[in-house]
Amino acid sequence: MKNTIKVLRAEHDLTQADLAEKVAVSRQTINAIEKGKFDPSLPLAFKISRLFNKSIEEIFTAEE
Amino acid sequence: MKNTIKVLRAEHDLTQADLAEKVAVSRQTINAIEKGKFDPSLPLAFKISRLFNKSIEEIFTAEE
DNA sequence: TCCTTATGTAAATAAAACTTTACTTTTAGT
DNA sequence: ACTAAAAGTAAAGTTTTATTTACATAAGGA
Repeated sequence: MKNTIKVLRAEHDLTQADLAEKVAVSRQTINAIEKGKFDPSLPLAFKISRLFNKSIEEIFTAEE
Repeated sequence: MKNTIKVLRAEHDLTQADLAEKVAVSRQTINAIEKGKFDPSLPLAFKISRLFNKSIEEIFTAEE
């Protein structure tokens, strides 16, 4: 499961801490997701996708 | 987090056990998700949505 | 260089997702 | 009514996601 969060953050000029706050998780959680350490929960994926006005499929891709 | 899995299953004539097998989880997991006991992981949500040829947003909705 | 902000990482813990086993209830067919 | 299949449920245990604290590194500006 890959994602484009880092790019979306850059486009919106948000730090990991900014994004973490907006979706109500810890900064380390955002970092871990970006680094591919684990996948977000479905509710968290929804929060992130709504924040960036993208569909979940546009942000996350199941690398088969 | 609500979902329309029960309806989609009916449309595709699949039992909970059938669906569980297709997405490689236990029947109880499908049951629990349908009953709203917990949300699927993001990878599982992807598997289900691809099986039914729907977007994740079409199947799952964050009830506020 | 010094200081600050952002990012990366790690260990311990907590919480949520999922499994396994097993039993009960519902539903539908004959 | 009887039977079989499907659905519901529950407890105990494992795995994965997320938190907290804490420290280390990278990058840039003053």
